[in-house]
Amino acid sequence: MAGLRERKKQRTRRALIDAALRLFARKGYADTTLAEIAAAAEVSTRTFFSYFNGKDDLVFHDGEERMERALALLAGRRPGETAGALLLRLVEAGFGWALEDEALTFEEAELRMRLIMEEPALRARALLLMYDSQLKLAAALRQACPDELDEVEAAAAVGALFGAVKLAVMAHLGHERSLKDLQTTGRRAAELALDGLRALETRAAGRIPVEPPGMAS
Amino acid sequence: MAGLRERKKQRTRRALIDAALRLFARKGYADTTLAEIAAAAEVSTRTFFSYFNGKDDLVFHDGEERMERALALLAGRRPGETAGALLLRLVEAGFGWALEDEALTFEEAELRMRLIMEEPALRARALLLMYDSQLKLAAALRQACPDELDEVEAAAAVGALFGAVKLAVMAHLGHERSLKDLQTTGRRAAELALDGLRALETRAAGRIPVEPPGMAS
DNA sequence: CTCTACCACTGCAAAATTGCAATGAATGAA
DNA sequence: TTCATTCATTGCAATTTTGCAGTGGTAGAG
Repeated sequence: MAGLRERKKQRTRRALIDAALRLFARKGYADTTLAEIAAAAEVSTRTFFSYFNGKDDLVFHDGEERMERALALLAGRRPGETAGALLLRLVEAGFGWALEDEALTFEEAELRMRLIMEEPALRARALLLMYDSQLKLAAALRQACPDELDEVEAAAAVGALFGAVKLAVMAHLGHERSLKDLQTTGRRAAELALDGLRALETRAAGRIPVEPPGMAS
Repeated sequence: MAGLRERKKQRTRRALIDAALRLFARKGYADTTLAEIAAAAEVSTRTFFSYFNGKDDLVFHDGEERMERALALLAGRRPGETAGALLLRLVEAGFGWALEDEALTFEEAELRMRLIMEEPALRARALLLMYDSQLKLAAALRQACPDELDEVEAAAAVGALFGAVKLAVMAHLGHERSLKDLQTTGRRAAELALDGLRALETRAAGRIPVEPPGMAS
């Protein structure tokens, strides 16, 4: 069932991605022109846009798979599992997937991070993708827990959880850390969102005399 | 101290904004070309880019003021005020500013909403602006409460709070609601983030028999 | 007033993006 | 095999964006 057309398309798609990532790594994102990428993949620049929405999409070519896995996880809610527990399970699974994938394509993950940090256009694209993802996740969560959540609560829950992880991780990307540290940061942020911001008071009260966990400088 | 140069610049800036918003309202965002906007403001298209970073910036021309007010509020933390209380005060103040401004420029606020909904490019820009704002707010929060929060917690707190409000509000913008309803939605989302996602369980438990608050359909 | 440094404005060129329309290869039915 | 349909590919033109360099007016010192 793998028609010639389909195979050729996939080959061209991969050629575009590979050529682009190689060029990005060597010359940087801004200094790589679409003409170069298209030439390296043996297609016209116009054709490029029937494969990707723009130069930035090349960097996020693997977005769909993760989303599907996440939606599947939410749909597979265990009986009696609360929304909070379900979301926590999603976050943990997400960290697992990150290590998984990035073990296979570690260089690519690192390249992506570097590019996102230095190119505002890529940052904007990443944020838009995350936003769309969160809308879908919120809808899925609502589907999974119709009795426990209304639409506002589902959206707020997803937004709070991912907003916390996103900002905490991004804020620390500027500090050059290992993936392990990043994971710890993300987990702490998720915990904070689950416990609620009001819990900060009590949490801080018991900590003042001792070490601020995870500080570097 | 208002040199002729400066006055002329401000006049041109306003001319660009006014012309653009008028054209956007009449012909839509995508169908309005930069050439038209520049012509209406009596400058070259090249000059436009010394006033704004792009067509999308015209829609968000008033972003700085709000940010400054927010940062000032955080800097003016009251003695003994917890981080949670401070953030809550920020959210409430934000809603107040929204009504304030949007009373003066109500049509503009509505236009902006409409444009953001229909143009992905504007959505991306809005998200990037919010992201940058949140980074600044997190830094300011950390400055305001050095004893209560470390960097990760500050970022996570800001991310959770604004992430919740953002996603809840945006999710409901598709449903054509009044500003009043939107405010209620935002407030509920903020409350949820403050209480924490785990609190959803108890919250839901006490609600199942009665009305789901704020539902429409 | 004059001179000089600065700065807003502009055109030009390259690159990114997108709609339109034509072409030709791949596919499936007869 | 043959024919009609589908669709990937392409060129072209318009638009958005950005760096470079030249022009002319503005501001401040003398």
